[in-house]
Amino acid sequence: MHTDDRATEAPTATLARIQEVAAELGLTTRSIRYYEELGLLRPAARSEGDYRLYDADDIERLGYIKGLRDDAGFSLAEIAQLLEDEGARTRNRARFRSTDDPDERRAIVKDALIRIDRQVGTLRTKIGRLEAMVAEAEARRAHLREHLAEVEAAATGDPAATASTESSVL
Amino acid sequence: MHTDDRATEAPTATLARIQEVAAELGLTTRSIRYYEELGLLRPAARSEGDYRLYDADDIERLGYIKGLRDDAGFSLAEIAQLLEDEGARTRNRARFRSTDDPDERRAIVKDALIRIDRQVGTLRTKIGRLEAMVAEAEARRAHLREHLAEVEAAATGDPAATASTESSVL
DNA sequence: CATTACCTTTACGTTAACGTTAATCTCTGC
DNA sequence: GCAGAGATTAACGTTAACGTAAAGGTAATG
Repeated sequence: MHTDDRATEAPTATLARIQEVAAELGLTTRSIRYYEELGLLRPAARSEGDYRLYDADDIERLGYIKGLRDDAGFSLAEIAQLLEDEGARTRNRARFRSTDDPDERRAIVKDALIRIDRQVGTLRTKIGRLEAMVAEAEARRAHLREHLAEVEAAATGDPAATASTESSVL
Repeated sequence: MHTDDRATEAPTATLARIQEVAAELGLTTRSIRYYEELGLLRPAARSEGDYRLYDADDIERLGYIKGLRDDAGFSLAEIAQLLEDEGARTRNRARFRSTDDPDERRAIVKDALIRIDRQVGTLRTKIGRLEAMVAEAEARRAHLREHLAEVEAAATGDPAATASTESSVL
């Protein structure tokens, strides 16, 4: 048995301390520790003096969390749920392989399907709402460009009339 | 002159009180009052005894706010910004029409374009992140359905087929 | 070896987005 | 005309997601 699951005994697996990770991802050390407190991630290791040490997987996971939070607008509770579902899937796979009972296997798979469908539904609703907003915005944008063309024609009708025509906002 | 901007002197413009609106939209009265406190909307009118009275437009706007909050995951501050931009556009149109100066008109339109582009960028980033998640989920879903077919064949077909699914891919 | 920068845990402070309660007023039905 | 349901403002309570400060331990450097 070995105590380390991740680094396969590599010489120096490029472990970073919390401040470095925070700076790289645009997070604060407080946030990272808070995420750990919520169970969203555990650092790959601790140094002799109990410093948190993060590996590349940790950093990627933290970036994923930040993306979900900032870009997708999920709450940390929702993110925890998503990550937990990920873990549940892994465990379900183990359960699946550990049984021979067809009914039980069927139940496991169907349960997984239901969860995924529910999750996809939530995401699609969110996407639909956002796309509607984009469509509205782009319609207005097209309208504005039309107007801009008119206005610029008026402004540049006489080349010497108006000041600067630095219009490349297309 | 008339004191009401919205209902064009209709007999009874179907105005609803706060509890009815809240129930219809799945909000609480507290939330609705809070949104008003933040300046997200003002009820169309007040009754004699100062009850808030909402018309169809108000309800639609509230539903829009709820959608942005729940489905799109925007904060109320962001929603306020979006709605304010909407108002700013309306006012800009007025400003646009109220001037003849081509430079001023051009400035107004270009400013509007920049705002819209920025907004669309934010939305698209969000959408991209969500779509990546959907794609992942659907890939897993497809994989699971495949498995389900196998398992169902084992469960409902002949019991002897059970052994054949044991070495499946997962 | 002492300074300095970074880390640790603990704990209290802060803001957003409401929930809840209190005291008071308004409308509706009998 | 009054009981009870529902509305009002005002104020305090709560949870999430951190910020910030205190009281220390640790690692690199002159």
